[in-house]
Amino acid sequence: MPVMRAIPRATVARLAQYLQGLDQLEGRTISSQAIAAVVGVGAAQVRRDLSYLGHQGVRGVGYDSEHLRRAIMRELGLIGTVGVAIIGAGNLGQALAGYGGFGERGFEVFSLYDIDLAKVGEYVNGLPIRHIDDMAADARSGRFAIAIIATPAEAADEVLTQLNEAGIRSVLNFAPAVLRPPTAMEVRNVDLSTELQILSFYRKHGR
Amino acid sequence: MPVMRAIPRATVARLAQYLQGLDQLEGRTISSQAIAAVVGVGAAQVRRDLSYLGHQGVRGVGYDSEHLRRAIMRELGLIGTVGVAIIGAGNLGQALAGYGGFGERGFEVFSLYDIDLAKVGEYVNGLPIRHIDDMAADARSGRFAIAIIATPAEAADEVLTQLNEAGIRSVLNFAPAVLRPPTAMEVRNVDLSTELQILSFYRKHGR
DNA sequence: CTCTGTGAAACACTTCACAGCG
DNA sequence: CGCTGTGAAGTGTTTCACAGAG
Repeated sequence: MPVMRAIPRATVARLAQYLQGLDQLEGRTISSQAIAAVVGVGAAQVRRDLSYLGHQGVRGVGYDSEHLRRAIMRELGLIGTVGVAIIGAGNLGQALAGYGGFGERGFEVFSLYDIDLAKVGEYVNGLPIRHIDDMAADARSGRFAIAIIATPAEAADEVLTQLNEAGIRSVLNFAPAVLRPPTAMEVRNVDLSTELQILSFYRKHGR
Repeated sequence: MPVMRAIPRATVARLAQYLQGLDQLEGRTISSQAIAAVVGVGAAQVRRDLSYLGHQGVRGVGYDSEHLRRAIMRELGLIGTVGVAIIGAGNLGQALAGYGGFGERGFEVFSLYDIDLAKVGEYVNGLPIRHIDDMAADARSGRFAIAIIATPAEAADEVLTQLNEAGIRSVLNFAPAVLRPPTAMEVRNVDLSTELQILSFYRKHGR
């Protein structure tokens, strides 16, 4: 029995996919084969990944889908509801606020924040736009644990600093800026231009 | 002279970052050190990545920033303007259409496409919304080379098939669906729930 | 006999450390 | 002397292939 604790980063990313893939699968028990087919990875990969959660399967049979779903959710820290804030109520922030998939997946958007007083007080998709100066207090009182930065690039750095000081450690950044987060923070970047440039490369060179 | 041709996938992703990072750096010559500092990776990593482009630097001095920028852009296939289409003119599609960073980075959104006749004919940020049935013809006549899927999850699969048949090989998918693209296609997924779930894991476990 | 769980091998990527060029 | 380019070592991830449980 090895000591292997830390789950590889690559595995964490796939666990979230498996969770999504389980929704598309029928039946009480599921094989690594079936999961692999639906998310497009190898079956051995699936088994290896799931083995980090402990022995979840039954040899000769497969995995119990409900049991497995719960095991993955537990590992991803998806117990109860996780509060999310959207910083920046521009085009993108408002579009993200309109995204319906949060609730189903255990996330709840608490509020949007903006610096523009003309927007503050309005509602988007039932969610209030609050002033950016209220953000830190809301974070500290536990209203949200994850922040999504949807501001212009120039503001992203300042927002990141404020979030850090307010104790938020998990950030999804949509602003096209290269951030240098403090080591305590986990920042994931979604940069449209970067993605398109990567696609451009593979268009030119093939796989 | 080694045969090493294929650029690692991880390197391709960073080249796009370096390009972005160069904008934040002053001066005619730049060291691997400086680039590393601004994008947050190791200097050795930067030098290794750039070495895939051939000998671009000068020993004892560094890299010529303009020369380097061009070398990276060439490698990423960013010569001239690359046409982009946005499929789905809902919240997200319209928000993406409003994103200003395309032009600066050599991309040009040609049009949005939607199935809703009420939207067809309108303009978003100066861009026309065309009917989804026009998409294939526009693709085939070379109006765009990359597509962004911003439809509901249910429609994503069908859209992907149509794009493939129209000869589009590069797709950025924002729909929360697990797609199984044909091998000829390169699909990059941006899934909000998946990202939040990954952040949730690291919030619970630390790095 | 089927399908999991996992050593071991293969592969991919990163980091070290230094030779060598300007 | 300073900084690049790169063998070689180290680390992380994937795949193979099979023992073993049900």
